[in-house]
Amino acid sequence: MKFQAIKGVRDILPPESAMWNRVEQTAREVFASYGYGEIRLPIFEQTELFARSVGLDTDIVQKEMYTFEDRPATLPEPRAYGALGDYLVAIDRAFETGEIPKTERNRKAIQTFRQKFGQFAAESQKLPRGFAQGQPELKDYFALLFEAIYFAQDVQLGDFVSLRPEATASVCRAYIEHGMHTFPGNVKLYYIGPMFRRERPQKGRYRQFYQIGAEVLGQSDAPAIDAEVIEMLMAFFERVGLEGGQKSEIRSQKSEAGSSTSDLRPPTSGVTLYINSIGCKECRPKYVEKLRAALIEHINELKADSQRRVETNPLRVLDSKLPDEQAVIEKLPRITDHLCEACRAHYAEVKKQLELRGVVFLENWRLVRGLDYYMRTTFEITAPGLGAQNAVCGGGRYDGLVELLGGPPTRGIGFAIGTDRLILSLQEREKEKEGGQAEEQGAHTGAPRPLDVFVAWMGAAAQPAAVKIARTLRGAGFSVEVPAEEMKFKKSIGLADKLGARYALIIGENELKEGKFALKRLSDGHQDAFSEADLLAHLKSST
RNA sequence: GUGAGCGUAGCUCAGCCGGUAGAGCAUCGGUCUGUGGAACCGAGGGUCGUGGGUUCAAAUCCCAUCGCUCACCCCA
Repeated sequence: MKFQAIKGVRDILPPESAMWNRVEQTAREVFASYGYGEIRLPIFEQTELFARSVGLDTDIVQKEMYTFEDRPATLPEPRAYGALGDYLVAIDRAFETGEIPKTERNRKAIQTFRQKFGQFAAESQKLPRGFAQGQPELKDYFALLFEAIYFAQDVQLGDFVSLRPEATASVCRAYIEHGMHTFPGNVKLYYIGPMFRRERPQKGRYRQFYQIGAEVLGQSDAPAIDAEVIEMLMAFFERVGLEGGQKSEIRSQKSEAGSSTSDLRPPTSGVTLYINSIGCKECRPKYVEKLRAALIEHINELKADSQRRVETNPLRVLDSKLPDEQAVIEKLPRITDHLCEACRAHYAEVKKQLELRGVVFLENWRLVRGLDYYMRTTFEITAPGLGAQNAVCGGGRYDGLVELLGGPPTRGIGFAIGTDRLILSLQEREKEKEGGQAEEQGAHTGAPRPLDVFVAWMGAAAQPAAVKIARTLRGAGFSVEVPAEEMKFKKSIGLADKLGARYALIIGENELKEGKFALKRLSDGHQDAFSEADLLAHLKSST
């Protein structure tokens, strides 16, 4: 096996891809019913865009993005040492024409490159014919060559671009670029597509993964917007077959656990919605300091990872799953008790609006978002059957992000659904339901595509008739398979069955003679003869 | 980046304390030249992930390496 897919990426084959289409189609329909339009975004952007929105010092930007230099196509490879002279000429010219950035750094690098290369060229003239190992001149000769190469590589040939790790930044960029703040009302957009992260893959976490997301951008931060976004999200999960937990189920858990969320058990089936408010620029920093102080008090009860996070990102300690730390975490101050008046009111109204909409939710004070741009409302949805990565959707409010990216003051809220995980959860659920026997066949036979009619023709004379009727049937909207080569009749019917066709249309000498088609229903073997017109009518009525 | 587990046919796997590679499913052909799912018979398909070592002999033992998987870190 010579070629294989790159680590962390995968193919999605026919029986499964149908499920993907169904899920994505459901999203389109549900989102459209809430007034969202689709935005199709580029798959890569300037690295700077993600760096700014997500934060320069985050892991995401530091090591988890696919980033590369977008150098002009006309430049030769700098690695061809033999052609270093040609390369110098090419770079010189590209710098002059502005094809590569006219930065001070580049000017210097090129200048030094030229100088070192000149020395190298002069030195190489002095070399005796025929190299000999160990000649002292060779050392200097190579040293100059390597210096030249070093400075050649120091030239920044183009902008840095990155495969998108998420789409919110792109949406905001597009919002600004197209002046969408002048659009009437709130701008409601959804997107569907792949994202990229350069991490070790694990269950439900791939290097190319898929998201379905939506964003609302505009002047208003009304709690009803947050609530409607979440309502839509839950409507989507319900339509797709992973309805939220039952109200009674959640209530009983709530009373068991009191106001604490650490003991919460997700409902036995379907998805669970968790919400929280993480405050704003005013109240969150104050809370973080309180939290840090509390953590320092208990520093000895924490493990190494959490101890480190006390410094780097105290909020993350709340995410810890280590059993030993749970008792400490329980006693920590909770952000919902430390919100400023505006945030408290906002959060209360969001909850009220959710109840108004019949959305079942659990409050989780430990639900924090890793990125600075989030504020106030945050939410997350988990699903069963996923392993360690059990969140299928995350989202929150990010007022200020658009402004940070150079746009007008703008409020925003959005979410992203992890399609890979959603599908995984749906598959788990299916397995449970069917006991895992039904799909075995599909997995082996490859792609059972929905096939209405298999045209079993025999004899060269029947082939044209087969082609013709297939075209007619396809035109009428049926899916039709016609063997490209003549087959033994028995094989033909057998293949029709294996492909999962609903009907076999039989065309042989007899049928040609009578000008009719024999239509055989594969499910029970029932067979009838039809003229072309009757055939169409019959097929249409029986679908 | 860190840790653990696993690499044998297209898929799922067996192969004991070393003796020269197997099953089921799938595929293809036949029994069966105008009627499928079944049955029976047969065929193709494997440098046992790769490289090295030990040995008369390695899928099996040892080392290295690559790959996959799960988890940690991180989480968009």
